[in-house]
Amino acid sequence: MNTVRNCLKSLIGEAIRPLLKDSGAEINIELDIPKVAAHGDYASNVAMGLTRVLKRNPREIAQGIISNLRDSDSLLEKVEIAGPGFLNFFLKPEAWYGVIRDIIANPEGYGKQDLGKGARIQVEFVSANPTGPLHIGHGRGAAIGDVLANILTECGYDVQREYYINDAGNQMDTLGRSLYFRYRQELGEDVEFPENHYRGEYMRELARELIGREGKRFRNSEPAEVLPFFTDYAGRSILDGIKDDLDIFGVHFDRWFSERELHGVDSVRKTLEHLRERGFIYDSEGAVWFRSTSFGDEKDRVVIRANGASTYFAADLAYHLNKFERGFQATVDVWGADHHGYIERMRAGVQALGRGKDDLRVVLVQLVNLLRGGVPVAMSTRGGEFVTLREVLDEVGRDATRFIFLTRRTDSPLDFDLEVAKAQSNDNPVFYVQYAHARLCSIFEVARERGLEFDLATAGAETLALLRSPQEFELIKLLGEYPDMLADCARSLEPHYIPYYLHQLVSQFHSYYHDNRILGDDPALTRARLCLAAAVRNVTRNALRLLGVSAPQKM
RNA sequence: GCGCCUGUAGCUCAGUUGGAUAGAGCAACGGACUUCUAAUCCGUAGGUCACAGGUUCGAAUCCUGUCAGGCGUACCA
Repeated sequence: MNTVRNCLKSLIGEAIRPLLKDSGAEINIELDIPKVAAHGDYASNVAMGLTRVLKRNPREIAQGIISNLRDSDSLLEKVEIAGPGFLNFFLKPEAWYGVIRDIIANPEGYGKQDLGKGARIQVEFVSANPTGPLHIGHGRGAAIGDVLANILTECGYDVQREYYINDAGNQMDTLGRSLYFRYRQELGEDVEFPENHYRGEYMRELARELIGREGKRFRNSEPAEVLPFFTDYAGRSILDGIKDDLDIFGVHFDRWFSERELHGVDSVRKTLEHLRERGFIYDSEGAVWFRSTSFGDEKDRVVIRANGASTYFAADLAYHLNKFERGFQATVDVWGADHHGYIERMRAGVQALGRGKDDLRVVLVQLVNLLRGGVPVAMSTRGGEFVTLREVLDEVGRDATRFIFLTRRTDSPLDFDLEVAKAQSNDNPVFYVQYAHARLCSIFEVARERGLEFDLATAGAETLALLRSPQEFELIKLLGEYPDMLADCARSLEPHYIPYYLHQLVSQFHSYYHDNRILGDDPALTRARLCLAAAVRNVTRNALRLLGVSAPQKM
């Protein structure tokens, strides 16, 4: 995207090329926005980075870069060399007005860019086993996966969202038995509930629901005959509940991929055969092994156990092969941090299947500590004592919940205090941002009432040139950074820059609003400021949309 | 034992591949509504970036070690 930053970058790049000559070094140009205005609009340390390559002192190199600058678009006011060799760029005011024009010309499209060049990628997330309702940790993964998909789409990738349902294997049998025993208990029988089964209250509810629907007809059946039904029934009901919860949370998948689908077409066996042909499979101690050590894993992994059953990992190999066969160039897997031990073997698997190392990118989401008033809330799925995502949503609300999840780095553990999330509500960051949006809407509402509305696209250079206070430039520059910020999110697969950016943008706007009248006595100035206000509103709205957080017109 | 993540203001957290004087929000204290939304704004205070070494022009950031917390180390899922 043609941001001011990118224009300046290529300008500098052109200036450096002659200096490099035969060295052939590829230089990454970094541009900082300095904290102090005296250091210019942008600052770069390239000259210092080049000292080792060029074996000259940094200030000399900086001077060389300056004299090579061909500022054909006339962006630059002046360039200074400072300190040990920083280049400080001071831009002409006119250089910035294009930002406002871009936003006004294409409000929803501002921020969209072609970083991904249309590459088909998949974001797989949540993928919680259908053995119980989603809890808050799943919620964090859901928010992150969903927003990453939004960001990647915005940055030019062709993204598909997928939920992998682990609906095969013995945990499902355990689930079916759990329901079966609850069913008999709910019918008044005195049967003992087995160890290590799903004893949550939701299983009792499910049993009562089943009785309401099917009556007592399974009571005297042979367990072996009816268990498949119970398993299926429980799995489906719970999955339906998960879908409902995600729907309320604003998370929607393009595809729900069932593990059974893999087994149905014998994919696991075929995948293992494929790997065996490539020499990555061997037999030992009665089991079948995958040679993951060939790719740096610490030990080889069993794919088929001595008892003949395939492991979860074997299914995952087949699943990832399936993803690539469907044409995805890469997959982003969002996992809970408790699965981190799994990354190496999965990476090994992907490479053994003939794919590049980076065709699988794993985003590890650290666990959530749920607190209530500073006191940890115990969480255990099998024990059944936990707060569900649904309950959190009912109590805290979707916007605040999402915003809190998204305001932390993914690999940083998160304390989620229900009381804080609620009680804070008035100075909760999410409301701070939403309030700014509502306030902006209100300005335009009043402008309409006073007949001050006009077609923003008609605002010419002489109008925008009225925006020249330091506060106004600060805002415009920040608006100009929006696409670069999004690109950073996409590259690092970290959504949290967006909430921080939003807070900063909106904070500057609130301050500006306080000090200046948008709708003032001077019609020309009013028009100019309405352009700025519109730009701020659009960017705020776009960013909130990516976060899946609402942008209210009124508060 | 080994591996991964984390340790930054009283609390919750940012700090994008090493950059100039370490940031924000809560909480605390003091101010600002006759105006387009005060769910806002302005100011004050708050730091041994866990600790100790090292690398260099320059380290919260990179390397080594120590300490503390979390997670993982299955022919479980």
